Amino acid sequence: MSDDLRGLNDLDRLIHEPARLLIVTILSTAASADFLFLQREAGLTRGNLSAHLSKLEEAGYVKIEKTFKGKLPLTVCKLTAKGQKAYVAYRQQMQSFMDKTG
Amino acid sequence: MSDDLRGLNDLDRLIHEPARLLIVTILSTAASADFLFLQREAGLTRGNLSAHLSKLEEAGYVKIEKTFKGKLPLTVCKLTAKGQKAYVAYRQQMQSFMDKTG
DNA sequence: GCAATGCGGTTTGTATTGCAAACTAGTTTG
DNA sequence: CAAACTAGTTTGCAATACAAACCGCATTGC
Repeated sequence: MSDDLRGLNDLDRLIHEPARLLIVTILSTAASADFLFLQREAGLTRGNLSAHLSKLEEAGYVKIEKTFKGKLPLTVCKLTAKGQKAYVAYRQQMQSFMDKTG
Repeated sequence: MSDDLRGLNDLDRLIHEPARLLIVTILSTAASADFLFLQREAGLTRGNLSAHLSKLEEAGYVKIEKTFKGKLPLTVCKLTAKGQKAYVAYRQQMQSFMDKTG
């Protein structure tokens, strides 16, 4: 076993974080999702979700649009092309690891 | 897509950390490995490897034996049964995630 | 009319991390 | 005996992740 597994060390930490992996995964299949949908689906507290979304936005992985639903704020999130690409790359690296060490 | 992906939130963070995932993976196939072998194989600095091993030992995932090779210190590491179990569980969760979102 | 409650989030506080750089203890080399 | 090497450990610090407190606005109870 001298396979080159060191690729693990290059994993995108932003996506590697489970909560964010979850968020990005959901967004990757949903085209767009509002804050509360994400919260329920991911099982995160509002505070946590907010912080993680900010981080993903900062990285340019998601785009966040704030509008209103009637009179209440509504936050809608989308994966950007960059985010999609990073997600695909992450999956590919992780699957490659799983395959090599199966 | 309303699959239950929230399992990700229960991932064992100790193993999820890439450096440690690498270490544990190597140990899982090597039966036993000395410090320098691990360092080379995992591509970690000595400081980092030392810190991660301590953490894994604290958790009872690896057993560390300090002996001598001639007159030089030699640190030998093994995965414990507990560590092996945690590793298998981690892989299973991660693979399950990959499969569900393939 | 106005306190209390609820909604949709954001900010703050804190304890934990992961890493690099400095350090230690002993050994060999010049 | 001084300098350099081996095999690690400890330290310092910036960056996390999470919970809890907070915020502005809207509605409800009285």
